[in-house]
Amino acid sequence: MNNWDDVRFFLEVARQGNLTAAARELGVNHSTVARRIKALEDRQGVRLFEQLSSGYKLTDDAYEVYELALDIEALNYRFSRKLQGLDSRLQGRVALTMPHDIFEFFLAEHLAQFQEQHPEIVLDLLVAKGLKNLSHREADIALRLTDTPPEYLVGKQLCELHYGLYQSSKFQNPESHTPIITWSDQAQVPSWAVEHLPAPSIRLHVNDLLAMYKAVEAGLGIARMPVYMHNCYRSPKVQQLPTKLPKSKWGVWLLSHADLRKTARVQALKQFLQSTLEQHLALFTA
Amino acid sequence: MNNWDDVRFFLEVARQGNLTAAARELGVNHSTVARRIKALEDRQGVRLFEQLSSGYKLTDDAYEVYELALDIEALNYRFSRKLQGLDSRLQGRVALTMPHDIFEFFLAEHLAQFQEQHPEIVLDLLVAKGLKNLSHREADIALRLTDTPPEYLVGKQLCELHYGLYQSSKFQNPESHTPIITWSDQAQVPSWAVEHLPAPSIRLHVNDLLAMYKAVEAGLGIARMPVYMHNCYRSPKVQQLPTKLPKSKWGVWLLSHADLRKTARVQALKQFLQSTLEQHLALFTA
DNA sequence: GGTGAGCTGTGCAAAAATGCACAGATGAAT
DNA sequence: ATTCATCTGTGCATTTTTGCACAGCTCACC
Repeated sequence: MNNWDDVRFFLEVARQGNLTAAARELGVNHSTVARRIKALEDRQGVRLFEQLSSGYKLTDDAYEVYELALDIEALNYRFSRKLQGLDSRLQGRVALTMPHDIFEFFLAEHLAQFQEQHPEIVLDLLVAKGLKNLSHREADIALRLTDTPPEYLVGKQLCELHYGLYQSSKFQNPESHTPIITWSDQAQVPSWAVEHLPAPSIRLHVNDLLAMYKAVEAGLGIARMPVYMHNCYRSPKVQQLPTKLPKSKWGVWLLSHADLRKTARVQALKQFLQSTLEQHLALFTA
Repeated sequence: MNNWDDVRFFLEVARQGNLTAAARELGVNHSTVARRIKALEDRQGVRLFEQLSSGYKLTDDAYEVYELALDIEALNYRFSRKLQGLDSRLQGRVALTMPHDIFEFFLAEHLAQFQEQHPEIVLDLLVAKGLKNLSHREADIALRLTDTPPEYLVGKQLCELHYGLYQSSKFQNPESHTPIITWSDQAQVPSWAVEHLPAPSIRLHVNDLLAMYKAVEAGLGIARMPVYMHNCYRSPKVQQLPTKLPKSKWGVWLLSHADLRKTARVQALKQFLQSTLEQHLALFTA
């Protein structure tokens, strides 16, 4: 095998299905990709792609080669992370991902302090809903609200998440139905509504906590939200119902990759996040 | 991760322990190796090697990175083989390994015929005692005398190996002890000698079948050898004793890698070897 | 202490890989 | 049918990588 980097090119073309997109992903010119693929095919005396009008398509035979290339990719990411794990300096780049409401209404102001403490660490923030792919190094540290952290990540629960029911201060006691707001993936009326509200009826689905809060504020209905949202935002137009909800299994989790546990800058940020949350525990559990 | 080929350089330096040897293995100039390692270290901001007077030594921390690199290497070899497996042309290079006596006294003359049939296939013969590392592609096909073929290789037993006891035609019936010749790893007098010879005593250890045969021919003692050796060589100075030895579990095995089963030139050679041995079965079992 | 073998670092020239710009090709939309 | 957008192939200039030759260094051996 002459050049292991060819696997990277092969993989990307196989994945993208055409040279141009692969070249974009690889950060090189498309002609480079074409030439490397051609060289690989020539050297091994094999045709790997069929050139359809739509682009490069894997030969049937080459499919299992592609699967192998995926494994190689995973190991190479691992390699890169392990190298990073050897870095003991408090400088460089750390990629961080978290739900945007946590950042915008709670962490943003505190992260400034971290920047002061470690001026040489460059943060790379990725606010996102889903869990970014930590094994592809889209993120080094993730702050997540979840009840089931993925196994391949090391992490710990920083605190529990308490929930409450919220409504607009101007909310009128309903006559027939109580309008409620739920998450997009909830088709049924959730149990918290059935148990605590008279004749609940879903009026609005949202896929974002801030959107839910704003909807409550605007009087669109009653919603179950983690208490931290209101504790951070404190809109006078929103009030919590006295209802006590049962404890949730969800919590705030701090996740990162095992390979990065030795990296100084990653450790520093993890510790900072942990202590910041501990100092403001009341926001999440009050 | 910028360049997966850097792993290859890192691995070789880690394995060899110095730049020059690594460069030799990689087939490049030593300064290239030095520069690539330096670039990798700089890019990742990590020190991977300590420069002792004796050469480049892995940092303690970097040791598990090295182990990971070994895994990556294995997968890359696999990748290369899989590519080769897609090659359906009866041309190119096939690396072949076998014990040298089999080649020199039996197969050499027949392989000429294969060359005529497939003039575009270049054979790359590696006569060797041990099993060459088929997963590193030192060989694509191995012909081996064994009783336990390694599991990760596909293969089949082409024929059984029958054994006989041989002595020099001029051999004198011993007075007190019968001198015998054994393999180097046999410290004890082997059972075949105890059971069939009066007062056997080891006089010579050898690690090679032809050497054993020549020793017998020269009258150095009695030896147990596969019958094919004498059947091929037919030295008038060597004769087989009438003693019948029990059947051996050993046989002639034809081994190759599963990934290469579709490769036309590998298949062609395997079939040729199989049919050649079948035609001359008597040499091995008579 | 001298000598030689083996290893590493560096400047410069040669070679190889890459980017760029443009041409041709294909298919979708008007 | 025409236009437009998208993708791939190619010649040439540029950049990057590599090899080579030489110098300096360490260690072992005499």
